[in-house]
Amino acid sequence: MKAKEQLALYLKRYADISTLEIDDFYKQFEERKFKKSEYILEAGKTCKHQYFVTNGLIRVFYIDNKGNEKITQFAIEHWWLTHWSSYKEEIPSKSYIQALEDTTILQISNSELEKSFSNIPKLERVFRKITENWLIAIQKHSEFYLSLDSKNRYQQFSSAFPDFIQRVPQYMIASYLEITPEHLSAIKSKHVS
Amino acid sequence: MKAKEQLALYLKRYADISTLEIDDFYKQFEERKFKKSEYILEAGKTCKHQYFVTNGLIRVFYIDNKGNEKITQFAIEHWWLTHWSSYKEEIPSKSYIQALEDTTILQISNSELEKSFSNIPKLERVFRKITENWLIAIQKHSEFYLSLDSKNRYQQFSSAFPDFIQRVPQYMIASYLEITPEHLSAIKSKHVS
DNA sequence: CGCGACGTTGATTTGCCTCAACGATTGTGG
DNA sequence: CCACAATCGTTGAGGCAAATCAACGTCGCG
Repeated sequence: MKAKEQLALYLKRYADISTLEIDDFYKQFEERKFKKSEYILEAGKTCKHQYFVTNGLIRVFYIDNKGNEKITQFAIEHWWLTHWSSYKEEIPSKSYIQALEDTTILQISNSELEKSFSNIPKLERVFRKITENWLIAIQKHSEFYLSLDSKNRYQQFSSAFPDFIQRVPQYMIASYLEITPEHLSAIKSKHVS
Repeated sequence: MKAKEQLALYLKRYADISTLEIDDFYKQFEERKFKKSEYILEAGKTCKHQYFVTNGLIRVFYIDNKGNEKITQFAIEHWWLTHWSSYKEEIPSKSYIQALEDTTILQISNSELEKSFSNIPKLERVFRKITENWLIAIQKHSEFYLSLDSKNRYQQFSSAFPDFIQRVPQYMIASYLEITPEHLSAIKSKHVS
């Protein structure tokens, strides 16, 4: 499937948008391709875009004060992604965004996006709803973290996102779940259930 | 200050809205007053509104599987509040929303709010931005939790929100910071710094 | 005044981390 | 195509931060 069709399909979940409007909007995006391990954004730089993943797998992580990588997000095909505080407040990001597989994204800058909102008012509503859903997802995710111990975090995560278990190395899953790789290994060996 | 003026002041931070538009929008809200300890929302019920706090102090919490209250949010005057997943997906909330002081709120339902978006298109943008800022706040908050140990969480929280330290009992602060009340007490006694 | 809500203190326990060593697998250059 | 290094996962010993449990002091309110 072509990138434009993927984007169209995604946006049409939120509102009835004509092919003409999609064409118009799509022109504001830039397609970029990254090889496995390449950085889409490096810490210290400002995140100037929102990204729509058309192909591949991405992680977002920062380096904590002990020097360990902490993964805060993954994203795959048809996921929307940005580093919100860096993007909106135009401040340097403390996080890295990195392709974990060969990856293709569509990116759009804040100013282009705001322009599109003015040109195609319908989009204002679409992105309000996207943002609302994003918020729901993050709030659920926080509750998930707070309420479970490490073993249950792993069990819930692996049944909710079997794709990631397949495609992401175990130590990165561990980092995302706030567990050391050693301890995750121990969790899996006990009670294979 | 009257409730309408407070709301107007809040909304005008996001866009230039006329007094006429504010009047129109304000009619869609309902004012409700709660005594200390009363529930604005109980677990098991669906959260049908977004709330704007004009006076008082509120907490959001749920009961975990060990029977302990876990506080996930506080809100005071001029904060916007809802339980997103319950509100948008119209499913029962697992959380309680409770007034910790005598509290006054303005509430608006999802359908009234969506109607207002159609009547006053400018509001669509205002609420997109409010939602974006909400998202930024939550993402920052998650990073805050992940990167600090209990002592630093307390120190950062108490310097960032001295109001809450004054107005909220210590065991609730502890709950919000994911610390037991006993341990928070120990943190404070050592190294008064 | 008496009771319940709140905070404190100390002893014990525990979930998870740290550190170190060691297989298994992958991939890369000679 | 093999040899070797790097990457990744596993295992175990020891340690630590924070939870649990229990007891007690204090304050404010009905």
